Amino acid sequence: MADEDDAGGEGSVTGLPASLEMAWGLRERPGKGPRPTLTLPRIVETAVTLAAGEGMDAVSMGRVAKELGVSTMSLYRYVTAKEELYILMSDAGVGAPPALPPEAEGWGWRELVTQWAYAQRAVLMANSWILRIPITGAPVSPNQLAWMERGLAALAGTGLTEGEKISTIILIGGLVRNEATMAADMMDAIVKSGVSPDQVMGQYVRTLRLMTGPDTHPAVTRLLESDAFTGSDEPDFQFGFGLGRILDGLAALVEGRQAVQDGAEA
Amino acid sequence: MADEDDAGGEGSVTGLPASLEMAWGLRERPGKGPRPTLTLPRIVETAVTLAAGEGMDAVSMGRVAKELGVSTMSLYRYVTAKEELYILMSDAGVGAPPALPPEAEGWGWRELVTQWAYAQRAVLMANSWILRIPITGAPVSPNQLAWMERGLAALAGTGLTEGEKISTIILIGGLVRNEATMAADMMDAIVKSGVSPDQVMGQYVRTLRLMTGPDTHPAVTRLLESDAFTGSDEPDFQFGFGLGRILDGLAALVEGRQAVQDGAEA
DNA sequence: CTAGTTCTGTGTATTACTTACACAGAAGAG
DNA sequence: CTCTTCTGTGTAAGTAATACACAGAACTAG
Repeated sequence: MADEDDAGGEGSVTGLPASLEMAWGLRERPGKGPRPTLTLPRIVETAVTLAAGEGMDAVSMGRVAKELGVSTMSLYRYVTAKEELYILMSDAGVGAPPALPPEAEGWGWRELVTQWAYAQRAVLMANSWILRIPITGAPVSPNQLAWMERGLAALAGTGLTEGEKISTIILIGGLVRNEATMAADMMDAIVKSGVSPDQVMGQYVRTLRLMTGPDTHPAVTRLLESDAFTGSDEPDFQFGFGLGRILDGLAALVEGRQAVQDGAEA
Repeated sequence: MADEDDAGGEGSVTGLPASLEMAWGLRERPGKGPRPTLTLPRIVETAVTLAAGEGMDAVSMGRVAKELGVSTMSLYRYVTAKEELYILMSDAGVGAPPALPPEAEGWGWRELVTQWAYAQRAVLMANSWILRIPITGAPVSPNQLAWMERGLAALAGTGLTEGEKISTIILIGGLVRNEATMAADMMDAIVKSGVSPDQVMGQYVRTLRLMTGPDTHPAVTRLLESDAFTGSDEPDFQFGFGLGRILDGLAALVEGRQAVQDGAEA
């Protein structure tokens, strides 16, 4: 009586949309009808190029189709909805995680996780259009899962439970995305207004000063009086600080358990 | 030569849109023209009710206007763009931070920050439509700033620099939002598919199993073989774990400096 | 009191976007 | 050779944001 949550269409075993099964390399092209003019990768690549060049706002089904020289509706032979295209674009945009450097052989979990976080951040900041695609659900695409694999692998030596590991990955992944999004928002504001980063921050501080005061907002006032908003390396500081705290907290947990275990063994 | 980033319209000193200056209580109603039929609070309240009842997708300018019994365009007399309405809705949705309980008098920073984070989370989960409004820029509305004030105040006793404090607030605020969003996404999936939370998780695990394996995804495989995805208190665990790690990391920093200072004084 | 100013609500129209649907024709299967 | 299946496409429906100009309301200066 359950109404058949058949999101995967006909030949689906995974429950995923056909386009995603395609991305995973499952599902052959049926030899029947006319040769397709397009391929899913070509559509995605076109959409990605458009997003990189003109921003996510430029990515509409009609525009992508025009770029490919086909009609809008033809895209719906490859993708059942625009959101599906978004997922494929995200996956292509993040790409596969880069190979670890040779010296990573001797790294501990902290170095591995740090590298993972910075690598992810670099990708998102180099392709900031990805950040304009809202996250809809749990990761199911190949590259997203490859990054997840890498993150979990980095935590292998920690002795954390699996639940703690995935929580950590989500925690740090969220940090990376949040901070990259803030940086991208700021970049947008700079481009849109045509002024320097310092001027954007200055305007914000000036605005806040007008609305806050020592009586109503003592802590904010202290913040505004400090030099916290001067210096354009602020996004980097914020990210490094956040990651540092998380890793410190993780280290405390890991080392604490290590000590307990060592004590029990002795 | 700077092209007058005059986002605030005529009488603006703050640089904010008129509707936001209204929300701050600046700017009087000009006594000239006909009496307005609407008020900004009434518009926002209507939009919020709509969002709470039917979700953010139901909130369009046309629909809000219909709900109020006016024409679509009349709303543009109060708000210059839909995004402005969104900001006001968010502000109304989060509301003012609740009063601290009396026993908070004796609390340390950790309790204060914990309370702050959980309170914010509760508000977001009770009004999850807020999570569907993308964040566009730095907070400028009254309640958003009140929450920020509270967060910064909670860190007053830590000895952190102002830059570290705001980084911490952003870090934890991001965690709260991320985790609440994931919980809301899951809730949506449950409602949409009509099955139980466990079944949704089960379907996800089953899907991943089909696409991963010990050779390509050893760490993910270990995760899937564990019981990390069973048990529906998982969102709560994840949030608590993340917050715990961050606070532990913060404590290490704070106490480390305390120790250094004590040493210097001795 | 009157004229002028300013502001309100509204109708109309433009532009853009997603997607349902049905049809013509291509390519392989039997 | 016929049938099935699949492709690209045109058309059209439905929704949405918002620019623009107009009619009329309420206040203000004289």
